[in-house]
Amino acid sequence: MTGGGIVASANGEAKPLTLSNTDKIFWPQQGYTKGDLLMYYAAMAPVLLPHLRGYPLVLVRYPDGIEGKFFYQKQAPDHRPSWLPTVTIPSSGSDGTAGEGKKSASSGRAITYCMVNDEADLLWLINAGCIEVHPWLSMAADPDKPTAMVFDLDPAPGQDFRVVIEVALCLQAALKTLGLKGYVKTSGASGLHLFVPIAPLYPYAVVREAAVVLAQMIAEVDSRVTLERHVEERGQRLYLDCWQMARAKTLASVYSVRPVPGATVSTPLLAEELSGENLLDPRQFTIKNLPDRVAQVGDLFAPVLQEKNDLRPLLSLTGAQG
DNA sequence: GGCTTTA
DNA sequence: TAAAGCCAACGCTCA
DNA sequence: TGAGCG
Repeated sequence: MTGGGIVASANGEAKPLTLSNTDKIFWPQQGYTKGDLLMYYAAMAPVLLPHLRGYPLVLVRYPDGIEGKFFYQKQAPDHRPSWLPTVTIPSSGSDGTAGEGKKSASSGRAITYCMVNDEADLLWLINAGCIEVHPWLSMAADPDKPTAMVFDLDPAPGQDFRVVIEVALCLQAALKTLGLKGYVKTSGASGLHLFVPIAPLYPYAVVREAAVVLAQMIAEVDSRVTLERHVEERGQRLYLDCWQMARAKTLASVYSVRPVPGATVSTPLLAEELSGENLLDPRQFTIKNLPDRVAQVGDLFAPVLQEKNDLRPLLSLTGAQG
């Protein structure tokens, strides 16, 4: 793939897009280029775009590849094309935590976030060196109400991936007793993400606190699991992180590429991949094989777009107000 | 990656 | 003219 | 009050 102008079109609107430096090496060990990254995202656009539409995005940009300097970008750059969709959101509101009477005023300036509706939007971000795409957990239209309850299963360095899988299964079983269904994907790095899709009915703090109660129950019965936020205190335990559920916090999106050797991808898993005999290797899913996998198994995260779990049984269990 | 600011 | 800078920052927990 | 966390 070489550079040059292309014109994508959506709804009859022309979106001129010029790709640059497509031969630049982004993954030195594998020799993968920015062009490979662009081709991956272009191939995945049909399944990826529905998961991104309507969400404010935080970009993690590596313009010189995974071994170069990187930076997070929230504010959409001024030189973006005029056709790129954006949303402007005040950077601080309440996160729904009870403590009224305190600050919670709009302390920060508003931030204009990038969004993506179509392939041209997505590829413009990727061409800018954005390897990871981090959507908010709430939509631009309702930025204080998350659309999923999310658990981030983060193993200690060197911890057996089998433990991560067992904790995910345990969580799923606990959710099932509450009538809830969770969907699991690899983080693309060493852990797993478990998504419980919900309607945007509750503020972040309510969903988070419900998740924490559930997570504490897991940690109580499994000594390999901790909710400890301080790294040293965790020891060799798996960190069950519920803290991404807060306004303006993000997680690598489903099908997002990760800036690690091998160009791994956050990949939804089949039930049998979680429970099967042979141990899953989360590094097996990469920009080179994901399009084929999706052609075979489809978008295993598609239900996340449709299902709205009813949190009320969990909320009543935790004593929260619904 | 691309723009602006500084040396 | 070239190099260097800039591009996040929420809100909580524990000490 | 501030350092650490993701």
